[in-house]
Amino acid sequence: MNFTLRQLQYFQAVAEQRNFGRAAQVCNVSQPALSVQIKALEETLGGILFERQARDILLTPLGRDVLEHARQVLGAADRLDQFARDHSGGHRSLSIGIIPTIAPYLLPGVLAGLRAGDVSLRVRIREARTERLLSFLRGGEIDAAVLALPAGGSEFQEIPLFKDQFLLAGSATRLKRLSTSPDVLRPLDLQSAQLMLLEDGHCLTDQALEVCGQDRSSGQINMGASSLATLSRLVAEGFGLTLMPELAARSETEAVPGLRLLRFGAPQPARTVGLVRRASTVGEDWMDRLAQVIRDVGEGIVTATRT
Amino acid sequence: MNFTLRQLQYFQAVAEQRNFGRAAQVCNVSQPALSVQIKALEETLGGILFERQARDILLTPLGRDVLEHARQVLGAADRLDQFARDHSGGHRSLSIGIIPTIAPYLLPGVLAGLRAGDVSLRVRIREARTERLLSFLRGGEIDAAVLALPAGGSEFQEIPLFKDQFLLAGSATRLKRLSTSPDVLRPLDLQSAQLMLLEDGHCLTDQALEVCGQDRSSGQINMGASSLATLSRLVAEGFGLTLMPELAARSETEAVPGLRLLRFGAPQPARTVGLVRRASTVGEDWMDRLAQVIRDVGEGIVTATRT
DNA sequence: CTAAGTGATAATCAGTGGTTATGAATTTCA
DNA sequence: TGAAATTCATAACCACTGATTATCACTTAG
Repeated sequence: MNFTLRQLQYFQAVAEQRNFGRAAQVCNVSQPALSVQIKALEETLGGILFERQARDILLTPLGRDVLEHARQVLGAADRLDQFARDHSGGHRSLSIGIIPTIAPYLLPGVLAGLRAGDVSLRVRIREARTERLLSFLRGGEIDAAVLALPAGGSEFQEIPLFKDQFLLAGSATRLKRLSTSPDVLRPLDLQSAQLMLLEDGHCLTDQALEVCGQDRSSGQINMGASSLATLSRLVAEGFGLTLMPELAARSETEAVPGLRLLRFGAPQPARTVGLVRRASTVGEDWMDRLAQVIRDVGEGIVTATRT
Repeated sequence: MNFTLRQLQYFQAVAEQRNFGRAAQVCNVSQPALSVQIKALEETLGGILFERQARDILLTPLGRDVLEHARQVLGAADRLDQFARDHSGGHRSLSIGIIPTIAPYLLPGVLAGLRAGDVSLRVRIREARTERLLSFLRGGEIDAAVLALPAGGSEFQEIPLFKDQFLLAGSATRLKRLSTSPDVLRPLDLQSAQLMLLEDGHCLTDQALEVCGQDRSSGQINMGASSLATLSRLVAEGFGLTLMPELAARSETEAVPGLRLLRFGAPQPARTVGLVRRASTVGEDWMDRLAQVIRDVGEGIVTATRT
């Protein structure tokens, strides 16, 4: 590949102007410079491209075919040029990972917020559990991840966004049978309770076990549900209890008749939702804008559950 | 447009290798040269394209988008490169003009000859009368024209290909009524004969008038037919006589029952079929090859009518 | 802690692509 | 017919670009 974009531009200009002098003007160079480049291109491509007459320049058959190809190259280069010009203001196509216990509840608001306030960020979403997301982030397949902190790993940097408290979820009957009143319900009161949890690998499962002081080998634990939506329906039917993050509370209670929620007494168990990025990611100003949108939307949702 | 194809090649290599050193090796340049060009490209396009880690290089969101565009440009440039390589052996896409009294009879043989002996010439045909063809040739829309000489015009160069003698065509009855025997039939014997001719603008019309010593204002002339095929059918039905070139003889007598042909006595009236090109067209070796194919086919056809 | 890996920077120089001036050929016009 | 105009090609010269080697700064691995 021994031709240059400049040579192709000159070639196209001569083909259009049918005159070396005028083509040189259009290209803002001197006629001899253009003449030399056209000749070099003819040597590179192995044939005469123009039939030179005293007052006219005609394309040879070879020249005609080359012009067609040159147009493809220059067209594509123009589109790259135009893209760079359009995107000098920070327009980006992002790839963001998000865990399943956050995605369904947070994304509608976040995408709407991005669309309403600023169209320069286009987001492609990748939904997976934490370990997988961190692997994608490490390998560059995603640019940042929304998950429950801590992520672990010195190569990452965490941006805490908002607190997402856990509520106890179950059927009205099941919740009535608890001995403690709502004001003083404590997670450790559930040590012998029957818990329905997400399958292993979801952080929410580990968090629930820790908060309730239970162990994965306990006979009271059922870990097999694949989503919070499934969990909601099971506990609403009386199949045990589960921990429900505030983020999901309104959405699930509206979708599942019979699902009831109780707040724990202070200090309330919670997870911190954060944005995780590679420590080596610098100079990407979209990161702060995205973090702010997610924080606003997330805090809006959890605040609404507290009123 | 201030980036170069080289820069895009380097960029693509780094994106694929994820390492400046290995990318430089792939591109056969030193690592610092490549590093400087990537940095220049980042400045030209207005953003960071790669996230540099100690042991890995990741594309930024902007880098990902640019890579997509760069691939389009490089792909198109590769195709031009490949085209040049494929066509260094003289492959050409020609644009050839040919008059209507030659095209139907000569073209099948010529195209078959081109296909059989050499696939490097691709021919696009433009059929029109002589004046129009010369105008196309002058303006560069066609590369050469096949017509009856002389073409006229000092800007053109003529290559005579073969002689195409005229035969007298008519119905058996009409031809029997001529007083002279076949051996001594002369064109001027037709001065008072009723002639059917092509509409004005076809060289064959002027040639017939001249050969027969007639004038376009003569009451014996009917000029309205639009093709030799039409003429054949009219004279076969007894509507006058016409001059039929050898090139068309076999084809028309096979297609039109009742059509009879007579040869003139020596010196036989004829037209010279030639290839006309611009005098400024030089260094196009396909011209001789094409001329040879046409000559072989044309002479083959007229020779067959003489046996 | 040392050695290895890796991209960035600096100094230098060959090569590229531009300019002005001029030559050669053709065409136009008086 | 000759002079002037037009037009592409060539030559001499020079600024700029893109390459090299050497080195630096930083991180990571052993």
